[in-house]
Amino acid sequence: MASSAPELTPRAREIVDAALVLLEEEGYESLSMRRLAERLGIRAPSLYKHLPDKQALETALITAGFEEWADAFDEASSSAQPLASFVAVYRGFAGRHPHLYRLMTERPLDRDRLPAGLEERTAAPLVAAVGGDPDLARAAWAFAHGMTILELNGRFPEGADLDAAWTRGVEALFAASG
Amino acid sequence: MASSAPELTPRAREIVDAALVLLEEEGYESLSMRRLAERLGIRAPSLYKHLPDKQALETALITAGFEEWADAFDEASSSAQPLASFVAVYRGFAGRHPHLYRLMTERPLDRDRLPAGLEERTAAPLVAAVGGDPDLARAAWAFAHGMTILELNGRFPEGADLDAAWTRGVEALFAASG
DNA sequence: GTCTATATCAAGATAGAC
DNA sequence: GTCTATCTTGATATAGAC
Repeated sequence: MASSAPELTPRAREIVDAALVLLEEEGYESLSMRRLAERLGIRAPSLYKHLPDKQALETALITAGFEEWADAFDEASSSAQPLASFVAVYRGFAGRHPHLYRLMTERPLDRDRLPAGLEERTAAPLVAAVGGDPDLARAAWAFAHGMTILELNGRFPEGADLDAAWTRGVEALFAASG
Repeated sequence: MASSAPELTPRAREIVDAALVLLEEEGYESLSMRRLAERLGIRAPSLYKHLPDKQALETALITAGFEEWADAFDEASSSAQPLASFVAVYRGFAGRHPHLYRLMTERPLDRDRLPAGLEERTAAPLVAAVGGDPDLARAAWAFAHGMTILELNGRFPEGADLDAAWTRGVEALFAASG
């Protein structure tokens, strides 16, 4: 059972907000306690008065990302074409927050540190969008994540028509869910 | 145009072989010049007499992985069910070499350091397996990579039936390629 | 082909003063 | 809430002797 994340003090929230900006502007490699403190105009050791360690900082960032996901996916699921909408929202999030997207997906999810039920709330709209089949939902998630991360990693060739690839995948998965 | 990789001396080959064992046994975080030297019973600076830097080491590992891929995918493409065979080979490779798989896919591909034509040779069998449509081939690759890396990252829930998810995805993509 | 010694850098984190 | 000073660790890489 997932326990809920510890509450953040107002100052801790400011720190996490600054961390998100730092992450998105300079990437994960630049997300160090030193660099973060620098952005805030303080010294690194001061951060530890507000957050216990770096892991807590990352957990807070990941949690914020999941909360945005959950809300956006929920909205997509009430569209006339929920699978296509889900995919559009998914792709859009990664485009706006590429480094947060990586942080959220490139490592094991530490479920005990996420608010209880958040992961399930995030996953539910996609399951609904493919007609309730959890196996097909996992296949669809894999497709969406694969397209997203391969693009972020610069793995598709120069002239590849990624819009077309996204469309072909959605068509195939939609047909399978019909 | 991709230039061919520099030839490796016999001693450099031994070092790369040891690096592959180290990578697979202990993961990328443990793949340091120090740890590698330790495995070989020498000191880290000695490695630099055989390989110019760490990047050359990683390039050699990635190249070896691509060569194994190219051969295995080529074999799969002569199966009666080329898409299913491709996917089985793909999944099997990642299962046997999870850390090499990560190294090969989680960062931009430095095409100038790979042997000329190797990437294309690797990609061709999948394009053929989906009937020649490069967009569908990219969707299929994204699906396969997504399933693979989400599993390696421990992102699917405990009881998830991954065989079923793989099958559902292959069915959908196969139907789209028919 | 390998060694020792070293340069350089940067990371996370703690102690204790103010 | 922030500071200075410091500990500890570990990374890539080079110089030059043997």
